[in-house]
Amino acid sequence: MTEKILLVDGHSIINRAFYGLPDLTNSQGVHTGAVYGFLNILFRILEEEKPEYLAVAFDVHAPTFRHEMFPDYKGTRHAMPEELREQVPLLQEMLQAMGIQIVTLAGFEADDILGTLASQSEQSGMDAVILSGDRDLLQLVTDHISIRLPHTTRGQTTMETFGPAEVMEKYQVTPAQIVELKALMGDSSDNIPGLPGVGEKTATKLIVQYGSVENALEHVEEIKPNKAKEAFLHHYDLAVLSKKLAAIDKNAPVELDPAKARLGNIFTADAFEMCRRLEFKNLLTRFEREEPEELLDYLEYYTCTDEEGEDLLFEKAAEKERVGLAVIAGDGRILLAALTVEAGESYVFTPGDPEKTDALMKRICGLSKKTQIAAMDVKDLLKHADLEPDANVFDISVAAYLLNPLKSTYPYDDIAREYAGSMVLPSREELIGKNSLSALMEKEPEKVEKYAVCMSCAACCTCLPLTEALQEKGMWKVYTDIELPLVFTLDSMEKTGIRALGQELKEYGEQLTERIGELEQAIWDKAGEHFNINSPKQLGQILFEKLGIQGGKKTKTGYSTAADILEKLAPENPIIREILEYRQYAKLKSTYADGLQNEIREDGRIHSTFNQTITATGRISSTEPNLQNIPVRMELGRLIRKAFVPEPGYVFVDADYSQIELRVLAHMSGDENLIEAYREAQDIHRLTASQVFHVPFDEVTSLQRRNAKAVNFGIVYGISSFGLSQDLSISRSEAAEYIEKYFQTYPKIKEFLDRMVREAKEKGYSETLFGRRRPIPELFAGNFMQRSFGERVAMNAPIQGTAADIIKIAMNRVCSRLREEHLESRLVLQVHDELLIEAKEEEKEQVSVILREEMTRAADLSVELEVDMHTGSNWYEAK
DNA sequence: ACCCTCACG
DNA sequence: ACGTACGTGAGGGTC
Repeated sequence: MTEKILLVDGHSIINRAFYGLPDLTNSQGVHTGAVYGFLNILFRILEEEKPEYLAVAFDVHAPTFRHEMFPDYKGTRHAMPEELREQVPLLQEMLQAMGIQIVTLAGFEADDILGTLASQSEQSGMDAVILSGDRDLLQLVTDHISIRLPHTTRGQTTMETFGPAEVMEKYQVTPAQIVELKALMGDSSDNIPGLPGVGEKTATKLIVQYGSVENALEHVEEIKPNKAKEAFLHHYDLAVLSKKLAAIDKNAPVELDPAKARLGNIFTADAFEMCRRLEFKNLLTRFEREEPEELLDYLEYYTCTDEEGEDLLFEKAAEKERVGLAVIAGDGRILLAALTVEAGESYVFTPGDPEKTDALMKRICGLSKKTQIAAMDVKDLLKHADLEPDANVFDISVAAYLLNPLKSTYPYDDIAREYAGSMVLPSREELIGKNSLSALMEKEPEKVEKYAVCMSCAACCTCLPLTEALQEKGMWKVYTDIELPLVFTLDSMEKTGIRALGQELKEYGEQLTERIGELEQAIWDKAGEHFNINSPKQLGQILFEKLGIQGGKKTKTGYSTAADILEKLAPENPIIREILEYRQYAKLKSTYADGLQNEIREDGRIHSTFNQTITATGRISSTEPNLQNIPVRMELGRLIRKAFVPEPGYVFVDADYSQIELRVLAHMSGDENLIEAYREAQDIHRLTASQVFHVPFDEVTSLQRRNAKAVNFGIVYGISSFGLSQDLSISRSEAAEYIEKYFQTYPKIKEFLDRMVREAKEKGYSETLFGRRRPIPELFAGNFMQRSFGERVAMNAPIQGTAADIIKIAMNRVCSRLREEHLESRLVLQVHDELLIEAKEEEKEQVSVILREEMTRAADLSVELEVDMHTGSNWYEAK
């Protein structure tokens, strides 16, 4: 049996672990997530590969021979945020504790160490497996050397295996020729130059054809894309240099010491101690001295049955600073509740009849006057307990969201592992699976009890660490002043809902159906056959194959039939107009006319859910149904808003911020020109056009205004000439000119955007005016597209996020004033820069004043926050 | 489950 | 050369 050595690219794998996993911190505030992730990946591959030898290579922070050859060389590990950097020594200490060999070598990169050791192992008759996240290592692959690349999707890590066949299949060249590819195409993440004008496509073609850079030069006259030929003739030296830079040195001055690399028992006492210190409690189970009993202690609970016991418990709870609470409801009633006074001491209530349920909830509300009540989801709790907005509560999910808004969900087990010293809890999936809670309550109530205890326990134990983390990161004010009050505001909006007229929607839908039928027939006639117009696949085939319309492929799966593509083909092809119209009608019918009818409840109102923990920027989102995307831009769609009406005796008062994001930009950048523009102008886009194109304000053409408007939007999105050119259907160079002129006019905006990117790269996240953070891991990606995306995000997130902060503040204030002034009017919707109030007739004037006041003074910026207001007897009129 | 398309800010 | 504007959610089709 051939022996096997596993060679690990230390920096590359810890990088992967850092960006693929949440940023864990232990109770001492030490960042540990990347170490934890690294160890998990390591254990996984050890189980899969079962090697006899193991060594981990690290880069040392020193210039390498490549820097001597080429001073601009960046190497692969240039950017590393502090939270990651400090984990490297921690990982090395852990590996040492496990008796694993660490190899470093000044003047060389880890790649060279790995290449050298792999090659030596191969010569001594061993198989080598290299674990790395770096595709450059693929050049090392042979029959006895394979590469494993970890790949994380949705939290699940899989490891792709590359042998010679896989490399050939994926890159069409042999492993050894990977270097040739890189010599031609370069590598922007290393700053390896490559040939100008030659990318992956051309490089692959040339290497497949000629085998090597040198041989390609010999046949230079035959080289086809003329650009590549020219590049070869004039910049051949660049390719030669790049090849040297890209080639991994297999003869580095390092030697494999089989005695040191031989894999012994890695679960040593030292490693155990270190896992304990870093609080990797679920890794401890891998050691022989595992303590599963102790680990599950904190889920112990008592069942509260008699009133006496309940009295005692609430007395005890009242003495605590904080308790955890979970309420489980199903079929509209409370099934059970769990209260945790401290880890390992929880109580479960199964109140049964409504009276007892009511009494229990009253007690809980009473408790919240003094003791802090922590719950995974306070808005959900409010659906069952009548807590006042000044109650002492803590929302675990909202806190976890603020600390990392990039996750899609915030399950209690993840939060407990992250913030309660690696507390390990069974997941909802493990306990409940796909059962409904009320069904499981009948069959196996213990499981539901345990589930509730898990949540109350997690809430109880993570409350303080989350508080400290928020304070440490300067987000405590965002949490207490904005997000926590917002929980109550959103709850009230959800409970109120918005009245909608089913009959109106039905009639609207019927009109659409009629027109859809006509269009469908017309399209089929022109196509010469019946087909499903809603199917992009069938539609693409009909248009671009059967009818032979020139348009071309765009998507991965086939032809693009998106509106902006079809729009360009419409002038010559009447069928396209009809398809676009059909699409529009079909959308209105299915999503709005039919979709909204189904959402109207018994009370004649639609109760959307406003989610506070979804977006990366701090905006809220609306689901089931989404009431933040009701049509408005096209008249036909806009008519749907006539079905949204206030109840009799009420009117709608609608208020929206005028260009809030541009005003935020003016303030944050401090650009006097833009600030001044806002002080004078009624029409900012016209003024922008006038200044950018150097024409008098009154002589700005509508085209100039339109262009200026698009640039203003583009700036907010993180401008790129390509994006702007797409939007305006102009050439890229024209778009670049507009941007250039814009920056000349507003120089501080350019400085501001540059600063946002620079600071985000230094810190790893961007920040709003109020301190809300958005991590941007893409900024550190090797891939150009991903990195560019990160840069645009770094420009956009502070602006979009600050605007989101501002309207949230306004919502809270509007809501509390309506309450404090004992008005019956109520906030019903928020659409990012717009608030809609269902106002009692008699309160209309007062409500308008409140809305304007609170929205305007929500933030004190160097430009006014202007608000446009309208009233009406339906949403259409009030807009 | 994933893609495409399209509605909104 | 890379094949994009930023942030969302829903419906229909396809595999």
